[in-house]
Amino acid sequence: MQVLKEEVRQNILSSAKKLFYEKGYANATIRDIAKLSGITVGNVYRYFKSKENVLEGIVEPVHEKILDILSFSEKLVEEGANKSFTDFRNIINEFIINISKEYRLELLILCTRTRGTKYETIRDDLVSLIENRIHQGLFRKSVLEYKEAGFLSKIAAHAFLDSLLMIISGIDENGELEKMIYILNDFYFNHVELRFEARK
Amino acid sequence: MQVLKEEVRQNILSSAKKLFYEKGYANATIRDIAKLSGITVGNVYRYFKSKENVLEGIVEPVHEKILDILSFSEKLVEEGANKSFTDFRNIINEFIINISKEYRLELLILCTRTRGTKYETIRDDLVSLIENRIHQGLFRKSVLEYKEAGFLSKIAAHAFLDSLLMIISGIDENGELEKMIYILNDFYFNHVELRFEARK
Amino acid sequence: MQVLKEEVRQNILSSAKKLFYEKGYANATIRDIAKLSGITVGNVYRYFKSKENVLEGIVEPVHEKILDILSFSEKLVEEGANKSFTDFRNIINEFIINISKEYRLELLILCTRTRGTKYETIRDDLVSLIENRIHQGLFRKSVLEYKEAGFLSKIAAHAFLDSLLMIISGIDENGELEKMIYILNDFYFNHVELRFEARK
Amino acid sequence: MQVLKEEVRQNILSSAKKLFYEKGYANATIRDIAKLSGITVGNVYRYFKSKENVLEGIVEPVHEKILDILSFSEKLVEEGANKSFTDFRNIINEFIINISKEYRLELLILCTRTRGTKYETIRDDLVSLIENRIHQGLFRKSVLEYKEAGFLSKIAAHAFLDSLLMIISGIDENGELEKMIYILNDFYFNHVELRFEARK
DNA sequence: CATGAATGAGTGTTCATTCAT
DNA sequence: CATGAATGAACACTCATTCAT
Repeated sequence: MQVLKEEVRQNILSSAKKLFYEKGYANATIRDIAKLSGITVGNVYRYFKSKENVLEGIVEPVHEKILDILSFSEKLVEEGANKSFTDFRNIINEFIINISKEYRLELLILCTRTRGTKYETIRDDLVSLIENRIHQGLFRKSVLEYKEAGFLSKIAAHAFLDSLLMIISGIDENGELEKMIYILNDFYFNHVELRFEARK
Repeated sequence: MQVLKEEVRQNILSSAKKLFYEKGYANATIRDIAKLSGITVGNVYRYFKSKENVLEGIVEPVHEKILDILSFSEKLVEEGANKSFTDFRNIINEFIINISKEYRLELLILCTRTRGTKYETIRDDLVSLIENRIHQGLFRKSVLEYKEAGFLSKIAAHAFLDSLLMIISGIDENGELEKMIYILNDFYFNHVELRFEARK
Repeated sequence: MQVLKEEVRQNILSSAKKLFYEKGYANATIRDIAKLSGITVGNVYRYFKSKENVLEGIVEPVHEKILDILSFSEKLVEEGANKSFTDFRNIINEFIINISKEYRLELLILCTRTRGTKYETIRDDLVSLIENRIHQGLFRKSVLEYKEAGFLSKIAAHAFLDSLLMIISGIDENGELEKMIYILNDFYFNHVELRFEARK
Repeated sequence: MQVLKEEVRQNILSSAKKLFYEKGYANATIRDIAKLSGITVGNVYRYFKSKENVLEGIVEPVHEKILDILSFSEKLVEEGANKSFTDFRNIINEFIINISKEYRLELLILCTRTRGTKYETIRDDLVSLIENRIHQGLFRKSVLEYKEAGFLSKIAAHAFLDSLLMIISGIDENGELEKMIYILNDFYFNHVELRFEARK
């Protein structure tokens, strides 16, 4: 009943994905993972050199995609490409939709279940990206003072990202997912200036 | 060097507050807390009978305030008090502002760092409260279909609560805090119907 | 040097049996047991999920036999089976002889070394059983007053059980054991009325 | 609210006596003792240099009495004083009655609650004393073989001592106590030879 | 390749004992 | 004399990791 190497590897990753998502990285044990995979503890270590390495096997692909977004976005900024906020919205929505089609659970684990690992900063990096664009494209035009606009940018970026992750978590049908993401965009970003009119 | 009792107790609470906030309840050890407090492990147990009891010492006061909000809100609903969404906004904002004047870190720990403890449901209870009011008072009037409105209510409630917590986390001057909370309210709840106009 | 699983398990049980017997359950530590077994603390927990579970591994079989005696005896009483005291003596002696052939130390640990565990009542249950039979079958016929007869029943039952346990502890040859148990019975229960004659 | 030294000392001893008797030496903590005495932990150590020293304060007087019995008895044997078994019974009964009048709880603690301390052998010493006299004065005359007689002597001595302790534990009125001890003597030692008649 | 027994450092917790006040 | 805060070694138990087979 020999199993092919790659099959076992995928088996481990699949079990770990389930457990990391349900219990979080810290609370899922190697024993849990081995048991769910139907193999022994020692054998897990033939495929992955540590527990953190199992996590890497799960989130690294989506992690790289996110790093791509981040550096692509930074490049645009450096080039002074004066994309509008709407363009940015479209780009990031498309990215998120594409990523979550391929790596739903992986993205959620990376962004919400990796406290205590080297990945725990990536969520903040994403927040920063969104924050900058919101600040420049959205709140500067509003009646908000500079300081308040900056802070609200950070908060809204954080909230928007969390909301996106909740949607990805709650919906796995692609059409529905896409629709809900656009509703979310409308909720967060339409008529922003108008909302603060009364403050004048 | 002997130190007065209350001083040590506050010292432990202060260290634990810092560590629970930074690492979460589960990942902060009694040894960490003792070390940061400059005392020994055994001595922590002279002041608190268990690790969970240290947590209680930190969050219990704010926990009770939150339970008050929840039962007060439930009572209003039972009485059929037809308060408008704006009224609800005002009530909850006032509560939050008052609570966070006294307990900043405590509230943040209670709502975001207590996974695995008896407090882990409190955040969801608060989200539920907000979610119901948003759903009834806000999204039903919009062009959103019932299903989407319900889901968005949950997401927005979650995001709004997190945003509040971020503000409390980032601002400790009371005037600033209050101002920012009202800006946040404008951002989340003004002209909601208008945002979805284009979907008609 | 790797050892076979069952060998280690038996090794742990054997070490624990020795230590529980010598020091009592509470005073024997898992570290003691591990050390005497030539393994590490953690490895003990591969075989037993708790210290109490090690105790169970030792005494559970004999515990069940004793529960059998107790319920069998209760059934006889309920059925009103008017067995004579001699019949009872024979039944209980046979039970004890059979049990101690298989489980010597286990019985001794169960009855004398389990203070603070869930087994701590079993000895008193056995004493009660013997006490009732002694009282009804033996001392009521004597010249003793009711109160003294009752108290002596309790004392004699306690002493008889301890004496049995001492015999089991001191003899491991089956023929010898059986012979000694019958001598013990003669010592405790023959001519009981006669012993109190002078009190008339 | 200063208390005289000796008063405090007696207070501690009294509390410890209660607790050692109820929970056993190992399970009673210095904190328990201090609390029940209405003083602080540190102050206990002004009167007794260790927990074991508190125990000594309680049981040492009765311990010495018992050592007296033991050496007195040994002297009689060395002198070849051919006291009869009945004489021995009388002597030991008198001793026990006198001791338990003065030191009821102390005797019980010494003989039944000192596992793990330096006193844990004293009970066996007493058993040995009784055992020798029983063997020489009682069972040698019986139809029992030498080996069985010797073993039964040990068992009966053990049982007799335990029974005595149970009586002391259960009765605190002196007349009642004395009466019950004599009943116990009758039960254990009257017509011993007759009990084994049937074995001929 | 795979096994699973074994390790050892770490967890929360208790308690006899010490010592600055 | 008395206090009670502080210590530190010990406890039962867990788990990522290693390694002989």
